[in-house]
Amino acid sequence: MLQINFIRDNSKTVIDKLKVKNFDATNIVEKIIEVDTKRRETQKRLDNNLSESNDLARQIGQLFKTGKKDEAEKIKEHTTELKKINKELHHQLEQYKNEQEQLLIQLPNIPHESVPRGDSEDDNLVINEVGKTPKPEENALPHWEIASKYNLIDFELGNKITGAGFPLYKEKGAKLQRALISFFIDKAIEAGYIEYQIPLLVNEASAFGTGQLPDKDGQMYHIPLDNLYLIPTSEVPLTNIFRDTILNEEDLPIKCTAYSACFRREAGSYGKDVRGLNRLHQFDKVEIVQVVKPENSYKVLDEMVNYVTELISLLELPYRISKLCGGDLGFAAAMTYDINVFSAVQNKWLEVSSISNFEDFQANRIKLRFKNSHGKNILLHTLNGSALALPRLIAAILENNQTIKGLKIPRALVPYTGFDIIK
RNA sequence: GGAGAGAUGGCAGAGUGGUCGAUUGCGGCGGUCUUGAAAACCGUUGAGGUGUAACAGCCUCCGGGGGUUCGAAUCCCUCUCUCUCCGCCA
Repeated sequence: MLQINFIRDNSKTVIDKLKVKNFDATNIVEKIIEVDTKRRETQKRLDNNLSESNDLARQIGQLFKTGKKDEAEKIKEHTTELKKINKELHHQLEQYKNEQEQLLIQLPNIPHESVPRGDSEDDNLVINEVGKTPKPEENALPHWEIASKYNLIDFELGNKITGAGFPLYKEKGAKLQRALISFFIDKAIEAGYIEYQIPLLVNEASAFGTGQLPDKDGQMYHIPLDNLYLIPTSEVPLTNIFRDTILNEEDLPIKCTAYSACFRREAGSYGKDVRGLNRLHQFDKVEIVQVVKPENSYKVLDEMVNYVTELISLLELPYRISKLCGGDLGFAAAMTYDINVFSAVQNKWLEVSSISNFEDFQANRIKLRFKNSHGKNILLHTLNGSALALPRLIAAILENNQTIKGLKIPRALVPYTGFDIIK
């Protein structure tokens, strides 16, 4: 959520910058400023009246104590009148506040000035491409066929038990998953992230805090009986750890990580994209989150990108970093880098990580601040990134590493799998 | 699922109608003392809004919402959440 003070003082900038996200904010901003003006006027009037009421109540108290009942009664008449007016003002004020809130949550975050214009994925800026994209052998198989050939993943059984998008991993496939999770968590801890095990269901306030609600309602699985949501990413519980918090400057930066299953309805997805492991309703992911002082957030964003690409290098996969254009940027993000790995047989780049700086957009929603040296409470910046999402990584590993002898396991993973080839 | 208790400032924990934004303790910050530290002692110590060049000032906030009253943390209604015991269960 953008800050009202900022919008008030920079309305033109807000409108201009949101154009990069292909968002026309003209009307909303205009309305916000109108409502804000009314809100403040009403607030002032109410405050003045309340101040007067307080004074009078105190006087009445004194008069009663000294036995001057008649005088007290006279003042009472006036306060009764004030009370009526104040009730009305209070009502109005609440209305303006709600109206303002409703408008504010519709505004996406302002993109960083370096974010390129663009409409879709195709306009993203490829920053760097590392590693050779392998040419598959003639009889090379796509990952879903490899998975079944080596008995690693059973999509059919997943269908039977739950439905499409809920694969069942087994034997060395299951072990490979577990190995990747442990590997990622160990690396994160090594890099200074604190490990958490988080709830997989969150309440409405948490889903709202990180921006899933109201924007992405319908993309989350919802349990109406208890009004809880299955998390689409551990970002939600991890970030909400810090909801309504004022941190000390010396606590920063905060770095945390969690492995979790993630649940996404993926409403509207269909066709080729959902084949095999490409797009699932349930998948595993290790997430990293940082809470940092505003002046450091872009430096930290770069660090996180480097951290993630190092992991991919250790898995010996070719990857590509791209900077999202305005049109592809998420609602809450100011800047995002996507990391894709190359999947040889599908001959496709698969997104395995998305690393974003939200600046103070999330922090403003969840009221996450720190006390600076002057004793002022300042909104912090939040960042998060996948490190990493498993299924597409596994797709790439399976497709890129098939040899006549079997499937080669990346060297860095062998200590975790206990085997270096799947035959 | 049944029965009961509770929700107060960073934490603990008082407060049952009149300067209570709130006693006190701990923690934090500043100071005295000390070569330094600890202890002791003294002082200070929430958030939001409005407003200001910045202060000041004013208003709101004792889980959320509503009500009674000139006046509510304190009384009433309602919602949510937490805890304890019993039942069931990994």
